[in-house]
Amino acid sequence: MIRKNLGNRIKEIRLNKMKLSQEKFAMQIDMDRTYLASVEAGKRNISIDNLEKIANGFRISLSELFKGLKEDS
Amino acid sequence: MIRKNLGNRIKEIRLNKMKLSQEKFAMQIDMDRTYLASVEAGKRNISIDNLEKIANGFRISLSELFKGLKEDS
DNA sequence: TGTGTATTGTGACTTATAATCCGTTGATTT
DNA sequence: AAATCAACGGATTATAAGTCACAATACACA
Repeated sequence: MIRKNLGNRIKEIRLNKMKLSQEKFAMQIDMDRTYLASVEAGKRNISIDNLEKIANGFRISLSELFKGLKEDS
Repeated sequence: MIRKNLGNRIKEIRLNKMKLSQEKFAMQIDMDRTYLASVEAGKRNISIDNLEKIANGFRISLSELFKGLKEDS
C-alpha cells in the first residue's frame, strides 16, 4: 500500500498546493510526464533521488511528504 | 547528500536503538548484509520498498526515518 | 604484543526493474 | 470543435537490487 498511499499524497499536493498539471509539474522538476503519472497511480517503486526531486518541487521536506500518508507508513 | 545523510541516519538507528550488527539487522529484515552496508555508506539510490523494509525493521514510520536527516531533506 | 573473531567496507558482476521516450485514447474544459 | 489533461501501452536504456569473494578494520583476550 505504500506506493498507492504515496501516489495519492503526491497527487494531492500537486493539485491542492501547487495547482499544476502532471505535465507542468513534471517539467518543473525535470521528470518524465508519464513517469510522474505512474508514480501517482502507485505503480512505481520510486527511488530516493526521485522522491527528493518531488519533495523539492513541492518545497517540503521528505519527512513532510511522508507525514500525511495513510496508515502511518 | 541525501543518500549519505540517509545512510548515516540508518546506521545511527541501527546502532543506538536496535543495537544490532549490520548482519543481524539485515537478517531480520531479509536484506543482504552488503547491500545494507552500501546503503549506510550512501552509495545506493534506494527505493521506497526497501526504505519501508528498513523503517519497519526499526519499527518507525518513514516520516520518522527522514525526520532526523541533516540539512532538512 | 600478536592472534583469533566478529564486524564492516568495497569492487565487480548479473539480473530485475526503474526510468525514459514515443505514442494513443478518453474524459474534461472552454 | 479545439485544447488540456490524465491513464495507459510498448519499446528501449539506465540503473537499482541482489550476490559474491575478499580486504580492511575493530575488538577481545591470552
